[in-house]
Amino acid sequence: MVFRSPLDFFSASRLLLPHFADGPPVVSRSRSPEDPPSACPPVALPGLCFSAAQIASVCETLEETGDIERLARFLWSLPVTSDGRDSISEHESVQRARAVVAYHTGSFRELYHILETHRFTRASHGKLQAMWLEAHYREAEKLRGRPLGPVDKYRVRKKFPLPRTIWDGEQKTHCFKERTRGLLREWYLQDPYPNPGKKRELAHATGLTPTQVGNWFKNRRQRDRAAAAKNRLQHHMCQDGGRALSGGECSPDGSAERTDGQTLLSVTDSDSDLDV
DNA sequence: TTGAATGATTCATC
DNA sequence: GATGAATCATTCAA
Repeated sequence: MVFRSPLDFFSASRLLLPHFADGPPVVSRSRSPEDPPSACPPVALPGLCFSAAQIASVCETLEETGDIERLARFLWSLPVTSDGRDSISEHESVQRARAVVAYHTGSFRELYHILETHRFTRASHGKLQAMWLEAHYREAEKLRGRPLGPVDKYRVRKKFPLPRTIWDGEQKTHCFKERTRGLLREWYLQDPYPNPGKKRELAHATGLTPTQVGNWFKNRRQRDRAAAAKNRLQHHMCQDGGRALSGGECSPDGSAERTDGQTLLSVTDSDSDLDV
């Protein structure tokens, strides 16, 4: 039988080697650290040897198929060196596979160690970041004995920031820059319903996408309407029940005041004219 | 821990 | 496809 790749061998090994399917093979694990490093490390079966690239390929394939159990057994079958720094262990696909197995088996300490001590390429970042966060979420949930809410997860993320090995350091901005928001406000005052051409123009001026500009205008209109409605409600309450109120939620003109002194319609003072 | 601000998303309507 | 309404998710200040 000819194995063109370790995967061929691995698939066949399920038929040929019953022990392989039942548990980690001991043949390669039992190698002594004093053994001379082999240029072509044997994998599972003495006499067969595959390159690090081939082994990485198997890891990738098994990871893609989602067969974590087989992936774990395959990793177990790999030879080990005393310091773990060999061409196989150093391969990103192997490290990622080890991380995946650690995650699925709940070995979070091991997962964190792998992620913190190996630099991964950008292509792996998404998956590894998700595992890092999910593992910390699960630990926090277990600790608190209840499911985490969005704010709880935020706290966990703050407490355990992503290691730079799986993160390029780019900050995702939650709020637009002050200059951007100023421009948006200016344009909104002129026209709260910009046409697609204007949206593109504004997107170009602010560095946002047209969708973001559209979202901003939509949110702004919605929130101004809500503020105007609240304003009207308070105005009526002042007129109807205001006589009974001694102190003042209501300003002389009936408009609601925010604690910072701004009126609720701070963006568009004439907003109620637009919306009513 | 909570409330508020804000950007994004979903869904129904036109 | 654009819009409004409702809601979600993230972030921060108190």
